[in-house]
Amino acid sequence: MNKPTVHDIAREAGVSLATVDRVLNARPGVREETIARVQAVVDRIGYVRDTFAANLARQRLYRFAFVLPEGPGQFVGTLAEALAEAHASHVVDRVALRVVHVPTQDPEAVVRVLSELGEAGMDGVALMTPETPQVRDAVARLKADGLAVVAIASDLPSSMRDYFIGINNLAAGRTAGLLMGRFLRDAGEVLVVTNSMRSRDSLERRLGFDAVMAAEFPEHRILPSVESFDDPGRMAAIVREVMARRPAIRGVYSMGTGNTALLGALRASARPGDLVVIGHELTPTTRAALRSGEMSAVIAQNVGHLVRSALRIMRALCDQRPIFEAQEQIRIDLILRENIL
Amino acid sequence: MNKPTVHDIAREAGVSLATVDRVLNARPGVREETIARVQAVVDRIGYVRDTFAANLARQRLYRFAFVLPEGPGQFVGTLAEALAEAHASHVVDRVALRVVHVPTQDPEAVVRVLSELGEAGMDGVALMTPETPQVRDAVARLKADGLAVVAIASDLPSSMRDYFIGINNLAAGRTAGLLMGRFLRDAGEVLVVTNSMRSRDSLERRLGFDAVMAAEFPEHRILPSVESFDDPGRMAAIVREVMARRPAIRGVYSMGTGNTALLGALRASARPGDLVVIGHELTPTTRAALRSGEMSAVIAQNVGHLVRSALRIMRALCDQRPIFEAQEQIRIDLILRENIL
DNA sequence: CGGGTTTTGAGGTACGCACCTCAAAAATGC
DNA sequence: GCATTTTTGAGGTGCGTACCTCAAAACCCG
Repeated sequence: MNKPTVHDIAREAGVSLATVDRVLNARPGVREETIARVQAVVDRIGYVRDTFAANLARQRLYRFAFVLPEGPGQFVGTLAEALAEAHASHVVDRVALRVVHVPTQDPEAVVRVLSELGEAGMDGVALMTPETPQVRDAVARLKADGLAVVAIASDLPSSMRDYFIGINNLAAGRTAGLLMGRFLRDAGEVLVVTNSMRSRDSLERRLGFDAVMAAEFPEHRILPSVESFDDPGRMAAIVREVMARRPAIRGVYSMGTGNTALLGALRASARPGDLVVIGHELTPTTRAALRSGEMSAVIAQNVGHLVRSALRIMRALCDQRPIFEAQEQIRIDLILRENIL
Repeated sequence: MNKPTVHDIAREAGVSLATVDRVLNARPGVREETIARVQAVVDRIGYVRDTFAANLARQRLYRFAFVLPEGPGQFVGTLAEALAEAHASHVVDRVALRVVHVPTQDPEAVVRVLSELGEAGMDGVALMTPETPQVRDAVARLKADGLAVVAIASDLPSSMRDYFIGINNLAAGRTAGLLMGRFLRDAGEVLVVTNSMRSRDSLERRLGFDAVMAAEFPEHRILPSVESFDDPGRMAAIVREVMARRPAIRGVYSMGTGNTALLGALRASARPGDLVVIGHELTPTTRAALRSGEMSAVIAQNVGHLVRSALRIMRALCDQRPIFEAQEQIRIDLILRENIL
């Protein structure tokens, strides 16, 4: 038996192709009773729309935009690369991509970009921005206009977005805690740094990290989070100062970006040889640091998967198709020197 | 400007649609000169085949078979599940799947199955079997018949298969070594067990493990590999005996399957509370052991990715399309209690 | 130059679906 | 029962490609 087509439905249900079409595409002018009959046949024979043919026929072009933070962040850079690659290699077809960089610290600018996108007739938007009231409203407007809105890497409140694509940051923080605890040899202090505690991912990571450290490795003292506010100079200065003042520091957990500045400062400090440094995201910097032994572990999310998942999910949302959750789960990748790839 | 189509190529190149078609699909009967001209236009206007339309038109049905070891192995079970799931959810369309279980210890039986598949008109075969001379010949015959042949999880010599889908087992062993070294507190002995050293994956893992342990953690003594030969009873007996005889054992590295028996034996032994147990593959058993703390880490490969990758690659091979390597890289997943998912 | 071979053109059909039109049939209101 | 509205049927076209046939044109060789 071959794959059932609309013709099979029509025959089995004793209706015409036109009626089947009306039902399948939710066009008006069909009696409830008939709709039910057709639906029953669809379910019975297991008809599934041939997306190839459907997309071909309806000349569908998906217009998606990615809104990413601007600035020199390496993670965003790898993300943009992955996007370009996925696009160029036709992993996804019939997609018109637009990548917009916004100054995330300026909510008004973000809002401006988002409304522009809404008016530009986009079908979906993937965004990686901190949550602010202004952004919240802009996103609500996009959703009201029927756009698919997904959050990548850092979650937005669930009321705002259709889907979150990224790792569970609480679990990521817990993993960091577990690794830190097992890697540390002697009791001591652990420094925690991030670029900003305002972004949801850092918050959640800290929560998970603290929970595991407190419950299982209470012999270590976890210091309050140090914030760099996206300023490498500030990061370097603070780290250098803290390292000098606190000789008991045995571990460093870097929850956000800014690892280049952090590592530079550590290198300049009289750091103990067995300092355990754990950070996030695989970038040229962290990759090199793993190789050299300056970092012990990196907790990452595969940006390629992130991007492809975002594209698949936006398409599914546009087509009102169900999302195949298992494929979209983004794993918490644990990278040590030996499995960098 | 819209997406260029074959018509655009024909017009620009001053040839007919038929000729464009011949060039694009590598059909014979076109002069070198004309081929070059058409290709030039293709490159210039950036034509890319519309896969929707192409698949629709060529009514392609890919017939793929997965040859997996039979028996109660949990890893194979999760693989089969992932296969069923990928198939059911139309992640891949136009694919007729066939899963065959073979007694891998009987090369003749494997050969029989493989020749059957060759005659059944398959387009591709993915196999997870140990390498034996008989299998080698059978695979060569399949390839001669034009089938795509890929190895999953455990590699075959490159002369035999078109592609290997799985993790780099040498790197996996190194990762295990690194983790083992960092997790162990006091110097002691490390027990290494597997179901069979005849399969290439165990061999490679042992190599990597030893290299890292010797180079970086020489204070520990790595014992020779213990083999269970796929017999849970044997595994349990040996482990119980070794554990009783060698109180200095502080770590266990399980390179293959048979973790259920291993863990059972460890439970029955007077194992030290801080025994570091590292194994492979995420199964119900290892998952539970991670949760309970009986295992410290699991090195895994995402079976979902494995399966989808195998399907994509077999399709690409059948279509003589290039393989998008970056997407097909199977990461070495490091699973601790906190990132099980 | 003729006869043969190779290369090219023109055109068609099919794939499964979306979307359209127009007329026929059925249900509904009065 | 008749007029009106709603529902249905029959049919067509197009999406971009694959694949086929047959004839015409271009090329080659001696």
